[in-house]
Amino acid sequence: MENYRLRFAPSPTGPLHIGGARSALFNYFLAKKHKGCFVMRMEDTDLERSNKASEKNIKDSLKWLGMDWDEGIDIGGDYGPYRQMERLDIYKEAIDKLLAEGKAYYCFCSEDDLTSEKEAQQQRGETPKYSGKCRNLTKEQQQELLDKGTPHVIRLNVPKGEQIVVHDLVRGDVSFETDGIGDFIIVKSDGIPVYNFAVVLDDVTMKISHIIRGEEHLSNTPRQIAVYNALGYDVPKFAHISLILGRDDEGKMTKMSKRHGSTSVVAYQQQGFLPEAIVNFLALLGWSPDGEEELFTMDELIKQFSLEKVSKSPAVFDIEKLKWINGMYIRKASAERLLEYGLPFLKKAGLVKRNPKMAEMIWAMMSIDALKNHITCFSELPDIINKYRSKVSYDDEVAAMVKENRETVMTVMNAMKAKLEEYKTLNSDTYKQILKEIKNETGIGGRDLFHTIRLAKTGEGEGPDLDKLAVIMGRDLMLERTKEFLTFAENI
RNA sequence: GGCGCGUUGGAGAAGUGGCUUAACUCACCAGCCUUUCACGCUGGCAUCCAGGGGUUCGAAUCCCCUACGCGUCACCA
Repeated sequence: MENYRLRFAPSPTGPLHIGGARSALFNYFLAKKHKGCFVMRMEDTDLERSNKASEKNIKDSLKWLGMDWDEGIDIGGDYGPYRQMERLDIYKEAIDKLLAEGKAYYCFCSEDDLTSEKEAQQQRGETPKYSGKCRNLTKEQQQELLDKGTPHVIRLNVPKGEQIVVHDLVRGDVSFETDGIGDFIIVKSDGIPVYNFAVVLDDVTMKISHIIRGEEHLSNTPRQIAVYNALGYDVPKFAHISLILGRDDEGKMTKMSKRHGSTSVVAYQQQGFLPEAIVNFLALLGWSPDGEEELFTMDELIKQFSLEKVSKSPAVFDIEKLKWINGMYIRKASAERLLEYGLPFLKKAGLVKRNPKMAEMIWAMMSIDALKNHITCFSELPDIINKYRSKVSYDDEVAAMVKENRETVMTVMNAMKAKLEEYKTLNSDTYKQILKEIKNETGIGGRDLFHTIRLAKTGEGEGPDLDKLAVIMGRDLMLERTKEFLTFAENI
């Protein structure tokens, strides 16, 4: 029985990206499905761009989405430490070994030389790669340059004229020529190993069994395999999942980036998306379930997920679908949760005070509940409420209704006005009572009654239940709207 | 430019040689349900799988070419 150990290894150079979250999710699914281990590690060898704030953001987002790691930063584990900068001695040992065996060598070429070399190669239409100039330096020459303190890097001596085949779980066998790779750098001039080298050591020492990551890493994989080979380690199983594409301003599909608006998990969090909706949506990006159901809890996803059902073609980030999924989860959410997620938006919009009184809280709770069937994310709440509480401008549809059905409309609305003047306070039940009374007294019911009232009060044919609308608007506003409508109708 | 990957409807996407008269989901349309709206339910929505050639009794599925899209070629990860 194979021991499943998977990992998510972001670099802390920015907030958790949607694509990163999906990679993490797929790794998490597979680990949990096989009762394995989900490791969380940080690749922070880029000193310039790495920062603690990003690390925190990534951790917070992972937790918010419900991906708790079994092993890794903060909580430790048997194969730590879990930040690359804390693992330098592990890399050093491996590098010394490679150097001693002649599988790696010092390179003293200056950056300028390298750049001009690269440009020349590109002009000739060749794949730019290192010429191997320093490969044949003698021990003495090397030592001399080292003693003089010449800046240098360390390169891997990649076998020439060979083929490296990546056995990819989603794309099948993909082969690369080592000649297209060249002797790449494994240690930078500041003495810190480069990603392609460190990642291998980490995955080996942490006993990672499967590596699920974005397709952009596919062309890196042969380099990493060259490192595994040089070190004499077994290669883990790879699975490269397709990129997430977005539509840019011109409608073209490109890799999701800043050009497509929000790309970080927090951005969606702030817009009022539910974590389970994002998890569900992300799972559907490049993976498809068996049946016709598309709404899944985390547990169901873990049970259903399999790499066989992961698609090779790029996945498109469809915000409309995300909204639909989110709307479905909002409808299912409990009143407490709705309030928890919705209230901040109402406060921000000034619809509810910072420290609301009980009555305000109740109003907020009922309003959110009334609108839960009509929103796709919580940020829509204030606009809708404001719309119902501001003056209505009646359009042609309303005018047409009045013309066609003048008598009924006037009867209903006059009765409504009378009732509202009679009832000084209003709640859901009293409003239902009013509707019933109007129906009994006028003999008008059904669509003639409900649709007329809705159109008169909101100018729209669609919206929440009328008794709930009454709570959102309140009695005074409803009376005002009713009078305004009557004036409007009389002038038609 | 080299290397690598992809291309199924308005959109996402299933399908890996015959069960496909191309699932399912979103959107859209029609009907039912609901005293209204929404939810839910039922039905409609690709004569066709980027284009061309080939293999085969049979291809969206295999092979070749072309086009287009994307990724990658860093002392970034």
